[in-house]
Amino acid sequence: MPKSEPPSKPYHHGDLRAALLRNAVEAITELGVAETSVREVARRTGVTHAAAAYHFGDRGGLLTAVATEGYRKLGAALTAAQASTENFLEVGVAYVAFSIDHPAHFDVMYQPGLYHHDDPDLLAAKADTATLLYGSREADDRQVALGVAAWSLVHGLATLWRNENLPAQLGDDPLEITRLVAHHLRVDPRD
Amino acid sequence: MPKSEPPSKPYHHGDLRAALLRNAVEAITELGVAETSVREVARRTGVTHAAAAYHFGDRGGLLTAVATEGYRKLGAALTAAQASTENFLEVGVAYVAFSIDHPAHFDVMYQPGLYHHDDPDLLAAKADTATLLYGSREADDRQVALGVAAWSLVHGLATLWRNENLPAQLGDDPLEITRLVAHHLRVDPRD
DNA sequence: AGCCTGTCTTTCCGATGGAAAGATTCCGCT
DNA sequence: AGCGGAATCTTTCCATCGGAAAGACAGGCT
Repeated sequence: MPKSEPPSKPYHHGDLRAALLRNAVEAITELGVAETSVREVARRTGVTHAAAAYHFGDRGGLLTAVATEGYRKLGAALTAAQASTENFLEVGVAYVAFSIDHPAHFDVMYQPGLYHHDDPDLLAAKADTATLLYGSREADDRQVALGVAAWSLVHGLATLWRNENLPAQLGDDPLEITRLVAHHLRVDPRD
Repeated sequence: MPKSEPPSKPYHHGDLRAALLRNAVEAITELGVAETSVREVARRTGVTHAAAAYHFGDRGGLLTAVATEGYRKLGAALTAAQASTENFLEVGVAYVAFSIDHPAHFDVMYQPGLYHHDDPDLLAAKADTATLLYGSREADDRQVALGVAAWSLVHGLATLWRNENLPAQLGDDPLEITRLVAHHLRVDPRD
């Protein structure tokens, strides 16, 4: 018997879908989203652009897959951070770290105009991550507001950093800047 | 004598550059940046796409103009807000208001991959706005960190709102949400 | 063996961004 | 006046892109 490959090797290529996705992320990292074409991704994978269309439908479908993978990776990173420390702040640092470690995913995720924002898988992954970020639906408004404040802060910081909109005065280590800036977050509003 | 038109009507069209810019913003507002082509903008203006190329060089040049105008409008809005209230928080609200009143500008501004991020005019407008946001270069680190915290918070909030990444629990008025969330910003760190 | 579904290629189309060259209008200079 | 050149816009052309449609091909099922 042929020892069954890990997830069972499908048809011709092996796992074209995964390969295309990987090369898409690679291309976006190198060229940026705007400059990354379906054909370029297909070229890197050694296939025709129609092969990509078969697996993802259209360009939006390909980017939807990237965004979905991004939300999953983000969720995993945040979960890991929460598990490794009891410091609330370090989860925010992990968020910024994600934006730097996975710039392609991050860019695509926050440009819904590029993908199918109503894709079921995408929505599920997004919802999971959202729950991680500002607690479950049971939390009271104040708790949610704090979560949103924290998420907004690190998200804004991450995007502004990527766009070089931050003053050089605070140094060049985004993670340190995050710790510095997050200090201004008040965790216990008493009004 | 023909009463001199406002800023003096130049050559053929009148003021093609301004008209193209206006229609570009309009198109982006309606279709999104990704779906807005140079040709579409030219079409709306009643001109060939090459005419747009003459004034802006390429697509990136057109979007550079949009981003530059965006930074100028943002600067004006923030200045006006600072003048009309002594409440620091309301300036942040004005920032979010800008992102809602001028979605096209806002979108383009924070996607440097789409335009010429080293354009002199762009850089100048961006620097002016930056000065408005976290004070002049003379401020001490703590002051700057607070400015960055505040800007990050409202910027993150604005983008997350636009992408529908905020929990519905806090209502549907982004300005009110801003006030609610900004409460969690500590203005006087004493450590 | 023979069909059938899943996978990928070939081919074609309209639209796009950009380059190049031509036409037209205006403006300064004499 | 009018002439020449610069500014403005159009025409034309090309490579590339996203997408649709139909064909080729492989592996599994009966």
